[in-house]
Amino acid sequence: MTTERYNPKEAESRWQQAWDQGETFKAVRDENKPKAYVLEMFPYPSGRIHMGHVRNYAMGDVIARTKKAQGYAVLHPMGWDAFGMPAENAAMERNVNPRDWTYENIATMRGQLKTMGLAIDWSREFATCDPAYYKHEQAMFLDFIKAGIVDRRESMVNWDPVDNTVLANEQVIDGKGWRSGAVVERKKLTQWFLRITDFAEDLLGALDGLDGWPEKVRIMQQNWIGRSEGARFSFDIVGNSDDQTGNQTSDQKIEVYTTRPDTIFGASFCALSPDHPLTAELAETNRDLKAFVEECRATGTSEEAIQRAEKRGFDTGLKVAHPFDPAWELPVMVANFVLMDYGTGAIFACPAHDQRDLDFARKYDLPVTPVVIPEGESADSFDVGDEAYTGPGVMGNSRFLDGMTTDDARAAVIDKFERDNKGTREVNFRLRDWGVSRQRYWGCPIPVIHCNDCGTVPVPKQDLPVTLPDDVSFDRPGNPLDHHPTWKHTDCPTCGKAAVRETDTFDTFIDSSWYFARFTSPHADEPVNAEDARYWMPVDNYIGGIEHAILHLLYSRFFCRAMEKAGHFHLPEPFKGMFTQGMVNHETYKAADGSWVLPQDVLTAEDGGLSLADGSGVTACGIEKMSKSKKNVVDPTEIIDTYGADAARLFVLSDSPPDRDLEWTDAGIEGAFRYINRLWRLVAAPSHNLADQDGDRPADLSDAATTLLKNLHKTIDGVTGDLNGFRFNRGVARLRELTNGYEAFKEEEDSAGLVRRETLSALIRMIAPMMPHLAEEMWDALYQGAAPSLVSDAPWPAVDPAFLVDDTITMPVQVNGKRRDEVTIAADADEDTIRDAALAAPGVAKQIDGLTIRKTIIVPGRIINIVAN
RNA sequence: GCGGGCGUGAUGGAAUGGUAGACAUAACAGACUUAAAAUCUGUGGGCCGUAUGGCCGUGGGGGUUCAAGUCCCCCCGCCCGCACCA
Repeated sequence: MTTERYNPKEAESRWQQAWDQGETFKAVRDENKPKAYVLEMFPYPSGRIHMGHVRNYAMGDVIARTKKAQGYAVLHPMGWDAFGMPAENAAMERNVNPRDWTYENIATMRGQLKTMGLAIDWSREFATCDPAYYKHEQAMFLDFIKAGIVDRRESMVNWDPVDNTVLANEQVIDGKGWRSGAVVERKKLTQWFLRITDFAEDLLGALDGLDGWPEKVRIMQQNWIGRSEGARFSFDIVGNSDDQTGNQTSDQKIEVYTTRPDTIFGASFCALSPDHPLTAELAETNRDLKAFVEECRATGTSEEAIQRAEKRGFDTGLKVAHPFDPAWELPVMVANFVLMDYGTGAIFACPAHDQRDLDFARKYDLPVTPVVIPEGESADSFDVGDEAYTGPGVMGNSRFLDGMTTDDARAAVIDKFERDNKGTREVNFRLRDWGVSRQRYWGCPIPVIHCNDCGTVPVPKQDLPVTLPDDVSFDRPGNPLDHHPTWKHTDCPTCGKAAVRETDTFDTFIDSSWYFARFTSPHADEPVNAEDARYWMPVDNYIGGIEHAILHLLYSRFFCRAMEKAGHFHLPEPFKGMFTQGMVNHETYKAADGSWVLPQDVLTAEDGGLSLADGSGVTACGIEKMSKSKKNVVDPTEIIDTYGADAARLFVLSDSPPDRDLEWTDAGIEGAFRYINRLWRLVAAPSHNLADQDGDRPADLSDAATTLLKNLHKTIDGVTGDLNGFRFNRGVARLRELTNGYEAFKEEEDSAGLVRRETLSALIRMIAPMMPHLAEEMWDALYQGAAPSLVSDAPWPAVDPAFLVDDTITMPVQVNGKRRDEVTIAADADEDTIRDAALAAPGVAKQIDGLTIRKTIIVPGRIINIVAN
């Protein structure tokens, strides 16, 4: 034994080696054990790990280690989400090869993660940019084509005319490309799509069964899928054959979708999307309309831009007839707020009951007729002013609907449409098909070949993978695959003639939509080995940031369904349990000139004033998410170097509830480090040699020993629940309470050593998921080097129920709801005894003197309340 | 606009409708020390009181209940997501 201060640096690397050599965390299928698949969202290899990673992986590690101790076969793997734009940006900025850059980053970050001492089966590691991985992704895509899950079609995209690439919505800032600054255009492009909307109903319905997910995430997905019930029907175009107006069109009618068929008699006009085919047709002969459409497209597609855009329209001059009254003509407008890719791209507007329609109608002086009359109003006098009425009511001004409720009217209109063969009931989803083409180099090549004669031909499976060329240059804009001298030129697999490869690559969200399944059989010759998947899937605890609540999780859910449909494996849902962790924040400061200042450079004067070393003033700017630009990042490597991995892990686990944001503080990490040393002293102190304190507990324990053992077993009971329930901060608090109790135990009688030994042994096993290195070191010290196993292989401590119950309990006594005293009484005392004791308590007696007792409430084991007046 | 969450000491945070503030951080006082660090002990919501104790107190207002931080209604503030989806 030693009284030296704990040396995390030396101890941590020693135990990490021991785990490595013993293959302690190798995941092994064992049909005799329950399984636990613990997964944190795998990282993008950006270069270095950050505190968010530390928090994420520390949480997963606690779960993985706890489950292992509790007898589960545990799968806890790690890999790399390695395709993506930053590698190309690095290539452009620093003239490095994206592949080299990526694998160098992976090497660095793997090294950093290993210093955290995570219980990971590293033999399963892979990167999504490994051809051995994306080979299977390509094969699956071919299976998806066969299964009818893939489409190739035109769609509107955000196009950056300088970088010659499609931009995602989030890459469009104020209508400009985030990189080039060029005004983004809306452009039609032929793209590959995965038909996720085919699964919309199921993806929505199955959310109900995901009770291991945060409610928030389920609601977000529900809103994202956005199911709506309504009607699709047509307006006939009036005077279509009359070419005096110059409005002759090839279509005879305009098809619209609405969720409010009940408001059909409040119709004021129809509106087409600027991208509607009919709009395009009319624009050919109408220069003003053409100019209007172009203006709309220039507005950009970012949500913000669209929202700020004022409602604007263009009267086409075309008229349509009301479906229930051929004599009633309505104007056809083109309106910038009508979306082409929702419903039919055309609407009928009822301004009285839709705010957008109302804004538009007021601007262009179109009629506003209320047809839904709220309670207490009359059809003649009800006026909507500038605020549309969207609530329920009774129909008015609506001919055969008059007097019906909105719900009845809705059904009546659809029924009539269906009887008259004019329209149908229809369910629509806000969810769009998933466009997966990206005009980028650093992604998985889409395995198809374009042949002039045969069209689009899949690459034969035996020719997979289609790998990326290494010799690429980024000195001109656009996709390097497209201007590579040889790569895209190949022969058609069908006819043998010269053909070209698809030069688009997959959206990187595809890579992350099935990696969790690949982890179950990372070396298999097929995407996923069915037996392994059956055993390990679904992921029991999936942990990551809320920012992936929609896309990644929805795509992964879709992929499982698509893989099943394509004949891969049966798995309804990929993630049984889901946990979203909070961010890591840190204080920020600005200098007098407005530039950000490193927090460690800020000096605090005695009067609380802030300054830099040169005396210039500094302003505190609040607690913000760690980011390089705000200069408030804390490097995990430095922290681990100084305090050790265990202290870093303990701090990120103990300082805040895991789903809330964590504020990084120097005081906090120092406090964690102090606790680690305090724990170490429990075994390092020479006063108690516990190595040979083995054997049965004596029957007659002292009061102090009983108190300690009660503390211990209640702690085991509580901590077990806390860790499984992601209440890490509460679990740590309990362990500190137990530590306090242990230190307060001063007895020296014979049995004290046994009690100490029992307590410490359990305490060490309970801290092990959070502070694994320290736990191994303490375990080793407790057994003086002769431990029967690593603590990482030791079983979770068992609760002795005998110590969970108390013989006597202390209950507070309230008088009229206010605590006045407490009574200590036998746990099994009957109500009369409890009542008598409560009334006799001095603090109570004083209060009820002279009052009449009206009622006594006794909650067994909890509280006594005496109602008196 | 729609949806969700949060609001508790100086600070992070505890609290199946049942003793509000566990556990920690900062601070203060004391012990040890030549001194400091480390460590240990104590104080630690506000007000009144030497004290036993009393009153008030979980963003504000109302309600349900023997009992409300917790449940219900209204309001205020902050945070997050979605956002012209007809």
